[in-house]
Amino acid sequence: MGKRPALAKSELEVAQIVWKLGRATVREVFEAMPSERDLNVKTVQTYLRRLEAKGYVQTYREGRNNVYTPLVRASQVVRRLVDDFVNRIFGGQPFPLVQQLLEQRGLTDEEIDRLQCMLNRLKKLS
Amino acid sequence: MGKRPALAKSELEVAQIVWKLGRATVREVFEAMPSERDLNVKTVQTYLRRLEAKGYVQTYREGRNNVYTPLVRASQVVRRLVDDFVNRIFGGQPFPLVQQLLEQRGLTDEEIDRLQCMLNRLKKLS
DNA sequence: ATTGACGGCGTTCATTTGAACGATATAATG
DNA sequence: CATTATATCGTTCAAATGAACGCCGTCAAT
Repeated sequence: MGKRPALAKSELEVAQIVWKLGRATVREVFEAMPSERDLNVKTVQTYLRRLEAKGYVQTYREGRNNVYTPLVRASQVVRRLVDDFVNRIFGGQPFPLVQQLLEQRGLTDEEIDRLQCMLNRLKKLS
Repeated sequence: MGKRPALAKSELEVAQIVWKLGRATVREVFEAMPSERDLNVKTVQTYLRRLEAKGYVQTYREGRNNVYTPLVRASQVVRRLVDDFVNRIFGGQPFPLVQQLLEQRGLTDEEIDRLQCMLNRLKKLS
């Protein structure tokens, strides 16, 4: 395991829809794509095939259709992506990224509260 | 402005060194690269040329050498990258990413304190 | 002046990615 | 059954990316 080739951007986009739907045909994925992202259904098909080739999804026949289902959990892939991002952009240090996210992007008051709880808990642990 | 083509991974790697050194020749960049990343100096040169073509660095002659200097601030590029990442992976929501970073990666106690300060300040602002 | 080292420029080349077509198979409809 | 629609598979194709060569010029040491 682990040795799956990385996902290209468009592939990830499509994979995210498969994760969301749980199981889907090409057409279903196609229809679930954001409308501003205006791809041909054949293109979506191509990306699904590539996802399968890379081992991220599985396909089985249902009548004349292919149905795709995830082979890897989203959280797992996302974790890898975050890891890689932090390593590449922030030299492996999560702190500066967190800092930037807090400053730059808006968090609701509720989210701020939840983060404070998390931080308190983290501090107690150490 | 603004419409610079995106940086490829290897290009970013090289750009980071230019930012760190402030100004550097091909060889200097080459020598400043992490040793485990074992690239040919000619390759580094290629990436620097591409960085120039994309408008991220500038070059001027110094004797027989080219000296490269940044044309864009690192913080600016990093901001864009973070933005794009949050959009693509987390649907534009910074919170889940922050959450993941707090859980998964180690923060020192001091960093936790600083984050708590930031959060307090943010809450007061709203 | 000759040689050799290094530097730059133009090029090359394979792979990956983004995007889609056309032919064939198959299912649904009249 | 004939027609039409749709799905799949194999292919294609251009641009981007990762990685490096080779030629040619110049500067420094012999």
